[in-house]
Amino acid sequence: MKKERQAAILKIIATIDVETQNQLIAELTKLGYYSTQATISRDVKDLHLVKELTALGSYRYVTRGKPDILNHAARLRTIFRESVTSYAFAQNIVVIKTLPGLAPAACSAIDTMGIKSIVGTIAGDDTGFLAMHDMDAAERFCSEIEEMLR
Amino acid sequence: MKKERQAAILKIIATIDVETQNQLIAELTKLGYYSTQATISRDVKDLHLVKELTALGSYRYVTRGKPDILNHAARLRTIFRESVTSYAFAQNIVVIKTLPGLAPAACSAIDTMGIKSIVGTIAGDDTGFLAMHDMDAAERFCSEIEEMLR
DNA sequence: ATGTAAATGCATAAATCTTGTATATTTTCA
DNA sequence: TGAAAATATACAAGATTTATGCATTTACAT
Repeated sequence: MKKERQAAILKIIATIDVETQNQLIAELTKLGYYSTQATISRDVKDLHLVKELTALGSYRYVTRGKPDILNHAARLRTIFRESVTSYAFAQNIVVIKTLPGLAPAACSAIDTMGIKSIVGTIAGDDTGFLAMHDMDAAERFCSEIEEMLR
Repeated sequence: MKKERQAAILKIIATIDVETQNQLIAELTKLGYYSTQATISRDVKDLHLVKELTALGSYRYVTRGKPDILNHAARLRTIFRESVTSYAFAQNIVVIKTLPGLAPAACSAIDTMGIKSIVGTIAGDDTGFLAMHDMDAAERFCSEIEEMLR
């Protein structure tokens, strides 16, 4: 049920501008999916939808970036989560371990996230080094990683 | 019977994401193994499988404590899906386009799949070339890609 | 063939996930 | 800023998924 409904939500917001969660409920009802605002709120979270202000001053829910399937950022996040197996930091260096051959992917994903406190990344086969501005930044970024992998 | 079935289970979860024991029963049935949820539950215990939340919000069974290489395949598949944006072939070469910087990841994933008809792969930033044995293989692999991305 | 232990199915208990209701929190906009 | 609208969350109920006790079957050594 959940999977199906969430797929329907993606289709709906790809087709029409949806301003509120209640409107989404209405559209879902037309398709035979009955649910409540609480559920929609959770779906919005699961799907990483964002409510954006249009040029016309109204609002609409969109998948971050493109009106398409999983957007770029979310994809990177997925790739990052799937490739990283562990991480740690020492001084201002964060070290990530990945599945074989995927450190470049993980580092590339990180690069694209545009995180200011990262000075640079370098990837071997299954290990990546992230040079952070300082130890504080390293620690904070490790927390972020923990968050992302959760 | 048990040994064989459990081996099949390992192969299945290494290949595709399995969300529930019932789905596992369905997959086993396709392979000619008939059993019930109770049996699967015991197999899951025997094999020390764990049900984990994936990056995409769904669930899947993975091996834990066992040779991890087995469940890498499913993760690679996910990574492949998320990174590839388009693909095509000409003669015996398959060309895949990916998100920026992720061609190495995609090619690495492909390499690890151990597909016989692939002679080799090379990755730029967002483009990968796969040298296939012949055009037939190229065409067939493109079909497989289509399948994977679906 | 027969006894014994492992394997399995059925029924159901236990655990986990999903959802709705009520309510708190945040956001919008006059 | 404050009221109304919109969204998020705590909690409990409901639904789904998984685990297990018990009876039966199967495999196998004798």
